[in-house]
Amino acid sequence: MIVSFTKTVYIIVGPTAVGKTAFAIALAKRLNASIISADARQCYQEMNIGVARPTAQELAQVPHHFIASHSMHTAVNAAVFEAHALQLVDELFKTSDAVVMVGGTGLYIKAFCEGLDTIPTIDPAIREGIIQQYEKLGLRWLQKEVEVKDPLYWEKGEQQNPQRLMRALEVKLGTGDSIVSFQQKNKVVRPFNLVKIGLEMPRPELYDRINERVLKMVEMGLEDEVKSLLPHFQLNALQTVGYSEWAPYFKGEYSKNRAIELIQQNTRHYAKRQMTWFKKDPEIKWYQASSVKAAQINLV
RNA sequence: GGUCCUGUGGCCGAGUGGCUAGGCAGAGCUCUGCAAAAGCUUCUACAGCGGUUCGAAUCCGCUCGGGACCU
Repeated sequence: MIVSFTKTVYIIVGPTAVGKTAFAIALAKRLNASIISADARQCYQEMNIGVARPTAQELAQVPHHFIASHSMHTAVNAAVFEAHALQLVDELFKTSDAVVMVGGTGLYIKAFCEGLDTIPTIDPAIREGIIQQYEKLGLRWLQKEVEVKDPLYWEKGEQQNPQRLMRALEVKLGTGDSIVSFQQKNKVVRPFNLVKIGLEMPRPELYDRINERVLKMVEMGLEDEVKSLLPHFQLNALQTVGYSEWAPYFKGEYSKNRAIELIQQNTRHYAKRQMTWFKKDPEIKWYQASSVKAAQINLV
């Protein structure tokens, strides 16, 4: 890319368990930079083991942001992240020319790099109402609602995807306009450089690492962490691989081994989706995670 | 030695003569306010050989594998 600003955000992406954390810390040290995590789960202070948050020793090596920074009772989403990260970057650039961003949440990174279209804030009560009705009346009802109330979205949108349908409906009900009319998809140009670095690894190796990491999480006491969060299981933050799999085990519906297997499997699925997402981005420069060192890579 | 049951894709599992089972895993994909979320698409079968039949995963015979029981 053409370097046209004096300030640069280096963004490290890749599937879960590929080794992003260590790489980002090494790079941040080299650049004398701080790290902004771009992870939709590690930002919750109540969640630790199951989201593979960096260790205390790791966090102590470089200033970190957006890690354990929010309560899981807060609504965090891509727009919140975008605003928060932009503000952080602004602040950090006062004392450094570089910032390192690292994380696996593709949508958050996209929002940060390209911006989100402005859509008016929707009264949470509207979403609540939609969710309640959806749970009571089902997908057919939701589809009919969207088809009738927002035919524009219905034509183009994913008709089988409840989340998208509910989002379309809440925007329509909240603003009177179709969500489609807000989605201009204009890419914002940020006043700093964006350098995207992808870490990859042969899939069998990655899957082995995932399986091992899950076992390690269990050894570290994941079960107790989850148990302590059980009263809050209805929260979105806890609809997460590594957490939701425990509920049926606690109810005696399957064994602990089964729960562990499912966590491993779902983490593999997650990694696969991340790879699909990041592969599409032509701006990412890819490196083999097992052989690359942060000290070696060419930063321009 | 004899009698009976049984053998479907990596796994589970339906199908008793003609029409796609399905689920899981695996793979591919979608993606602007829940994204570690949600959704979509999809490959590998009918143990083997022979027979009956216009047509067999489905009926018959033999072989091989698994199981149960009898002496």
